[in-house]
Amino acid sequence: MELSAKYNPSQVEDKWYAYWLEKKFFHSEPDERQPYTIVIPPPNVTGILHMGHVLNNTLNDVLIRKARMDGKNACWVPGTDHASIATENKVVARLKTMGINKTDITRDEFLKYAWEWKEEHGGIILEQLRKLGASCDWDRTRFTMEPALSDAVIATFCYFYKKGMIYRGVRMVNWDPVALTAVSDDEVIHKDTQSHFYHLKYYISDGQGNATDQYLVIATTRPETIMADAAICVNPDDERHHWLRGKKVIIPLINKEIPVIEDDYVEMDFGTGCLKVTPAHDAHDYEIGMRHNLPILEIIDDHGKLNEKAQILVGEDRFVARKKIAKMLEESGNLVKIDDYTSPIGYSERTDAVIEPKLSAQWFLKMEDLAATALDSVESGKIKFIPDKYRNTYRHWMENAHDWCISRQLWWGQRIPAYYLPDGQIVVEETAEKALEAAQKINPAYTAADLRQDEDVLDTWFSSWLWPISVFDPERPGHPEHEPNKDLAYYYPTNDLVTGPDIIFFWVARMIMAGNEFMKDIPFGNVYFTGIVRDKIGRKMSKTLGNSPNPLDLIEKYGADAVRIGMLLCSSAGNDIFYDESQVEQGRNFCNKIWNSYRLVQGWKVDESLAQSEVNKVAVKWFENKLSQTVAAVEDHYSKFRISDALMSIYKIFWDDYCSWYLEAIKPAYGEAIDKATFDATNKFFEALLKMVHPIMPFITEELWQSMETREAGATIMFEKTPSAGQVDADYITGFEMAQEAINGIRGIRQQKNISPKEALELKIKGAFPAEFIPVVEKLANTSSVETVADFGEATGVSFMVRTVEMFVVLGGLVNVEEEIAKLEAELKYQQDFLASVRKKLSNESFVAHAPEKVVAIERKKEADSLSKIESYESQLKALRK
RNA sequence: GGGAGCAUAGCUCAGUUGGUUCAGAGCGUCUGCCUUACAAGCAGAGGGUCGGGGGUUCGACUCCCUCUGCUCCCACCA
Repeated sequence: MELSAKYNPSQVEDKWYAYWLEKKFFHSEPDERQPYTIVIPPPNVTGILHMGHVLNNTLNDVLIRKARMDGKNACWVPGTDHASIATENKVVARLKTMGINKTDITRDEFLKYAWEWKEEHGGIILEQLRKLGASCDWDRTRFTMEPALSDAVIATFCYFYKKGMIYRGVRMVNWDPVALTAVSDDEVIHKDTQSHFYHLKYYISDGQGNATDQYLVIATTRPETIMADAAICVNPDDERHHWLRGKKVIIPLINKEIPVIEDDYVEMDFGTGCLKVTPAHDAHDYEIGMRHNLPILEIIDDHGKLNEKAQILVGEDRFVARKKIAKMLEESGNLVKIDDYTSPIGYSERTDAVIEPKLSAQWFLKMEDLAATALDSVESGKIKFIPDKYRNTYRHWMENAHDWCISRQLWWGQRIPAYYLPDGQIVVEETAEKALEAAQKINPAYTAADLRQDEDVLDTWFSSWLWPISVFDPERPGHPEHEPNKDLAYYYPTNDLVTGPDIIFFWVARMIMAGNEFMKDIPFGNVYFTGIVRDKIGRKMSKTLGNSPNPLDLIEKYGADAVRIGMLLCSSAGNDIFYDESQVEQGRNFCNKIWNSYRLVQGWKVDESLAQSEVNKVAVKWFENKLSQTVAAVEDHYSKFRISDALMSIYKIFWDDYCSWYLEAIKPAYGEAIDKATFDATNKFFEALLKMVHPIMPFITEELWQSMETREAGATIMFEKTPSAGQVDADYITGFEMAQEAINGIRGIRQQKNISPKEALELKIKGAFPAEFIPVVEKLANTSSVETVADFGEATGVSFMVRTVEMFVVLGGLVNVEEEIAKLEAELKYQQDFLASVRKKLSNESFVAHAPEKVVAIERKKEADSLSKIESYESQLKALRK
């Protein structure tokens, strides 16, 4: 078969992926083998593939393919996440383009549109993952909102409710005025934001509600909330403000009288030491309000606009109102000054809207016990984090975990199974029928019509945290009495989780909680945290910056294997990835190198009658050893999740050792044949290399493995065993290295003296050069003769050292004696200095007394080697100066 | 404000309990080659006083202190 000079991935990838699918190679069923399980971090159902996914899923695929070749029953469960806020936003946006407002349609109608959207757009990302080569068990694809998994979520809610761990309460929550829902603390991002510090005069009341001449000054960043002030608060120890005790003050513009109170919360040296207390619109003020029984007046509505209770500026957006009220206060003489001020402001992770602290009734899950157990899972080492540093982050969060606000004011998601009865009681049951039964136990007269289900849905993470359990057996969460089914019993706990550190609390921690609660066991053994993919100048990839390439375009252009390499090359665990297309090019080049190395060997003619040459014998034996050595190194790297190091080891043995050294050493002269023994060994090596590369580059390796010889029907490299490391003869490798150094030395001289590689050179060796490797030198350095001598005699040439062996290339008139002398003198000087430093060390009694014998012996060896080199340089100099 | 981490070649990073001629790798750069597997290639070369300072030690890229510069996480000073 004639092969093109370049590897063409597009012809190869779809073919083999279809083959793998058709043969169900990715599918796993429980059997007697050891399981190796990964659950995919479910991407948003409406998401499209970005570089972060590429990184994550490449790593996952490398691990799963490696495990498969190690003989484990590898199962990678794919799926998607319903992502309630993100998806609902998209559906709302789409409805808008259709001229429909969410508020104008019913919940059921909305959900119909949402499911339509999901059917159209959902799962696109899973299709895209196939292009990357992801070997997911597609038969097991799950969706967090599919009926069985939704049931699991509902059951979980009921379980915790009945355990007394879920409660409903009015709390100050983080309100997203764009998404119109509460979000959890973790979904709020604090960003330093430029704003202003408004200093306002509040006049003291005369007791009849009239302002006196006296006033105090408060400092606030939110003047638009003054109408909701319930008090002015000062620190009880602040003597400056003692005169205010028992006084009342008048809120500007609306002339409302409020008391002055005292609370330790107020910092004396911040602002003016007087704090306006607005219990409805600030979390701390709410706490103060609770302590002092202050009335709560809400003047901002769900959309972030002032309502009629504000009395003024009704209907204005909070930020517009801020500017307008500042002007009004200025006109009324209440504005003292405005300072520039930068302070951390909370933004919604999803919509980037400024979070409005808002009182509302929400559902909460108690975290204390769950967090304590989950902390122990990691502290005890049962779960390992890679890199380890994230344990600190994890511990800190777990020790300070707040109760989890699990309700969301959305429609897309699992609806909270709480039913309100006319008498105000609440029943929580998995179904409406059961709820009715429960209600009738309270009052037999109740009918279904009397039950009003809670309008809210559950936080998406409240379903994601069950993922490692629910993908296998959705009946288990919330039902401890339900025996795990066969899948769950076999695949749980999963082995490794690959994810980003940004969701360590959202997801990782909570999966650990759910695992401990429902399985009494951890959900995974190792968590590998990837970095964030950034562009080459360190910016996060984002749509708005337009610096994120479309992975599918890259795959199209360079091939999936190249894209995978490109991601892995720069990805040590936990470090951010600085992506640059040149890395993908490097991956493509590597594919091409592999391809061409195959093309070379495949074109050779084999002559069975030919005896194996010495060079070939040496090369084969050396590469056997080198391969074993590398296999061991690669295994070690994998065991430590050092994937990019594993890749680099493989890359180097393929490119440098196999292509540049081994193949060059055994390559027959043009038109000549190769002996059978070497040819067979070469194919064996190549196959072993393909297997090593396969987890990283699945497509090209399958293509070449299939091309090497006629395989049985249904064969695949996917299930071939990972090469195992044999004994390594380190001395043999060292001997070959000396040959390499000799060859490099001669090539260097050729380069310097501008001598063509075609011109054979005469080489003399003085010292203990291992004779076995001389044929390699002869072939690769192109020597006409190699002679081991006692001294170099009268010949002129250039010498160099290979360790302690002197090499001498005869060059005749090409030598510039002055130059050589200068070079040798420099080397001699260096060596003398080196010897001096070694001797200084050795004459240090303290060193000889304290350092381990081994270290001292090494120093003595250095001394001896150095002496021998000096001697050699001196004799060469002497010869040259003659 | 609290906590964590990082700083090694032009770039991205290794350097595993302090000790081999240990200062490395890949990429990039420079030089010479279109040598019949591959110019997406081959062969060679240069490049860092391991962020600054101090300390411990026979010995420090490695351990301690400090300074500087960056990054991330957490956080209710209005």
